[in-house]
Amino acid sequence: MVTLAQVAQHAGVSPSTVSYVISGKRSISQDTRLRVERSIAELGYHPHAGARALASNRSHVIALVVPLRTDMFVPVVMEIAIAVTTTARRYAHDVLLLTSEEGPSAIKRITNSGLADAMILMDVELEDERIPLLRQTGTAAALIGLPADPAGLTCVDLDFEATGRLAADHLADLGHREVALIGPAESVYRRHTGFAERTLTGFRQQAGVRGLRFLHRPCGDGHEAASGTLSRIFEERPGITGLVVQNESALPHLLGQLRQSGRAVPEDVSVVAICPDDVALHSAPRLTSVSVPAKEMGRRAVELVMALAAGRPAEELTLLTPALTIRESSGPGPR
Amino acid sequence: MVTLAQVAQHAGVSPSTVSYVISGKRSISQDTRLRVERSIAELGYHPHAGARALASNRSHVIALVVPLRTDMFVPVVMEIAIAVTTTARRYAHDVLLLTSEEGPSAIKRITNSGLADAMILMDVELEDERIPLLRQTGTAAALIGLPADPAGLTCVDLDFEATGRLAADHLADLGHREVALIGPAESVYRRHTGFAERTLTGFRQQAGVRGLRFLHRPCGDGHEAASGTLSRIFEERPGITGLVVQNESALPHLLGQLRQSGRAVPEDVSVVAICPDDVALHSAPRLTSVSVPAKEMGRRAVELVMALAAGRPAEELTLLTPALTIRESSGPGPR
DNA sequence: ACCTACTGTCGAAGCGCTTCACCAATCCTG
DNA sequence: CAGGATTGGTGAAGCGCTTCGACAGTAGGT
Repeated sequence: MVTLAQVAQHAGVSPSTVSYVISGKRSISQDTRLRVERSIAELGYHPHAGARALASNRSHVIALVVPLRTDMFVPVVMEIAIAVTTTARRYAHDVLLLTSEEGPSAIKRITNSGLADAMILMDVELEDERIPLLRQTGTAAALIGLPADPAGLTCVDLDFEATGRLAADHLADLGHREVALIGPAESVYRRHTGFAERTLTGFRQQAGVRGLRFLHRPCGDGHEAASGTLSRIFEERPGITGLVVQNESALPHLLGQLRQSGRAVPEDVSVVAICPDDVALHSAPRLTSVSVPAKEMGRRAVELVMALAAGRPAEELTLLTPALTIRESSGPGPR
Repeated sequence: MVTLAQVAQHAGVSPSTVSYVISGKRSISQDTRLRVERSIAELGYHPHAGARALASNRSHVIALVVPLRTDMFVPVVMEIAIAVTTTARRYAHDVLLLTSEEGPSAIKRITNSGLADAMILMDVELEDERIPLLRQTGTAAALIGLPADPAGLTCVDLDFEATGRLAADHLADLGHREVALIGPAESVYRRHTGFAERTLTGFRQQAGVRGLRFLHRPCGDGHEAASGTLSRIFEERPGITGLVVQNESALPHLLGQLRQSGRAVPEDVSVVAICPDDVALHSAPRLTSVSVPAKEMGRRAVELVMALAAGRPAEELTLLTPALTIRESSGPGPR
């Protein structure tokens, strides 16, 4: 293993100089910097992470807590996780993967052991038991998702209320009068995971403003749940011509079921999905959708948390503005 | 921050004693052990990861390299990742998440910096450029997937050849005579990611043995690709009554298309999927499937890598035996 | 009874790095 | 051109832990 001392010797300078070249915390003459850098490359030197963490009290690691429960759409979780690690690398940081299985104690363990400088939490619940701990330990942390009381925390999320409003507006604009919101599984609402409820709130509000008659139904995963939900909706409200779907895994089943039951999209029913773009693009017809900006959320979370870890202040609430892309699944309403 | 020295003082012993209590590397009297353990709990002590890594040369971290390219089914990747982290925790280890973006240099960086004691690589290609590095540095590593030459490496994978044979056998047993294998996107075959080719090999072999006439077609993601592939298959071979599908994301579209084109499953066409169980269960009809044991793979990889890191020898090749579960999508063939 | 062996504990060295205090040389600035 | 800044470099302390060797004290074998 190559050590800093060896690099120093090879470059003919003192260890501290090498350290300063690497960290950039002091000005170093062009000349010696080059010499040191050449030695580093030549010897293939990489600083020992543990030693560095011990001496500097910073590990250059961000902990990412991913949900175990899979009522968040798994590909979105993965996309965020990947965005987090690639962004972290741009800050010369690595990512430690934790699951919510370990619970709140994981937070204590990580902060106390100095394993990570900062944390990013996904799958935040409205009354998340980890939040008091975060507040009290003053850990540099960003939440992806919104708890009930985000004061003093740093949160990133899509503005789901605006998303709901946007979807309602789009259907209203097209002339639809009766619409339905198909959400995630009921368990998600019961666990108060925020995003589902916020979409509903925004949707309900704007539906009111625009005079839309509307229905809201949760929908489980799988084909059966999807087709059951769908037929019950049309049974109850045969006049429905607009559907907003916030449930990625039900989407293909829902579309298949519509096709099979003889309702053409968009001629008979318009569909607006809340999903990642690639899901919208891989459906038939291609879906008008409000995209879930997973990459952006991951990236922002890292940026915020890096600011916090560096002692800089960070925006408390980052609500990403939703964007609706009109594709082939939505068209003019009745008449 | 609580240090080992503080624990020692609190318990009235020397620091080294505390260390030995924690590591169990020397025998400690019942009496002092209890006293120390109580102090640890009382002070909420967690060893400083960096200091420990520096002194002991072991970081208690496993690096997990996940694919960036998403031609592996994302939920499977995620499930493996989660299985890896939960299993790692049982060995008191944490998991560092890397993406294949950084390429082979990541391996050097991690091993040289002592950030991780071992690595688990997913998305291994037949001629993976990281493998020489692994061999040469002697890194404790496990591969999930099979390279062209696994000699001297530690690999875990589903036995895809057996999987192909199993699927062929099942259809043959049911009396089908003409069948098709619908695989992942063509790009996957071109990149030689092993698993697709191995399934094909096993399927072809057993189809030969059982006298099945068969066709093989890759299939892209999305509805269009799926329905296109399907109609071309039936155009070319109208007599086909059995389908093996190794493409999770095409599955719902394929099934929808079959339904729509008036082919009943399993009355007209039998479908055998190679996919995780929950995908099979969430389809309609529930699919006869060979399950991809993601959890098991993650778990095994950790166990193997922990053995290697501890200097114990490890199985070079772990091929998990596939299991076919008969559900509702496969039935008797023609006649 | 003596020597050996083992058990339980301690002290201290040292892992590889960062950073503080210090120094020498150069640079302005009035 | 004196005096204070500024720049570029060094030496050494010390971060919190593990681990080696030492050392009492007790046990076991003969």
